[in-house]
Amino acid sequence: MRVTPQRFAVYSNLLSRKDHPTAEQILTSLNKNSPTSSQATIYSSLQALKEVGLVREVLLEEGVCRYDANVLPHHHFRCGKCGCIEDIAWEQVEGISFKELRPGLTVEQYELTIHGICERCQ
Amino acid sequence: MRVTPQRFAVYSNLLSRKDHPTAEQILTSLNKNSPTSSQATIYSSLQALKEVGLVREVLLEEGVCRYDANVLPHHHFRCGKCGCIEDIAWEQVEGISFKELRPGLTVEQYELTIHGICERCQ
DNA sequence: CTTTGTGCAAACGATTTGCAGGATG
DNA sequence: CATCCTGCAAATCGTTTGCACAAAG
Repeated sequence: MRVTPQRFAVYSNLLSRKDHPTAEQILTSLNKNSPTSSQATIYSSLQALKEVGLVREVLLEEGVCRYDANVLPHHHFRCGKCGCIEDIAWEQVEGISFKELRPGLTVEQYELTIHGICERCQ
Repeated sequence: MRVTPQRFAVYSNLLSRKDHPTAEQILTSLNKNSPTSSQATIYSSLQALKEVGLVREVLLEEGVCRYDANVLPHHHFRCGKCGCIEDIAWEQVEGISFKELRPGLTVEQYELTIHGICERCQ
């Protein structure tokens, strides 16, 4: 993958925030001060970064796709009120083990989605 | 909620299948023989059924929203090749427990998403 | 000079909405 | 007769695509 200013900007923006932004949030964040990238470029940069394995998609909400530069396995917490998303470290959840998963199913990866209410929304 | 033929049809269609169909799949399935409902009605029926708690949304794929008439807690398996989805019974996964989840976060519900390959795609 | 990336605008697909009947209570 | 539901078409939103040009190897 060629490292272009736009791709670099998208990736470092993702690295600098922990809120799993949508493509559009990244776009407005990058163009806040000076226009750096166009919408189509954000999408294609995200695609490229995803293919290279630097970024992953997070699907926790209807309609939008969020992005995450943390590609290490981890779980997600999502507040049902404000919709905020928080990472839950892998070690914070005790050993999950599958018994009698139908033979024939090969597990590659798994993660927990925790729905609840965050402190601010209590 | 008023029980109308359209809502009944959507719900029983969902009950009769285990593949977590999209709104569009439900629409084409219902209108296969005779036209029973329009697109907008499917969406509003699903909305109504969701609010009443008879149906839940399943977000496992980019772009589309799938629906499930099984509202009991359970996990999901998704095949990365064919995209098929399979329910994993709650008891098939051994006791998950959270240690030291940030105080302030109230957990209401959680579920596991297992990514892998199904038998047909091996 | 060939390949790859960018920007713009148009296209697309899933979902929602506005509105005019219809059916229900 | 007031409310809720349906169907149609148009609108909206997130994402993708086609194309011309610029940049990189």
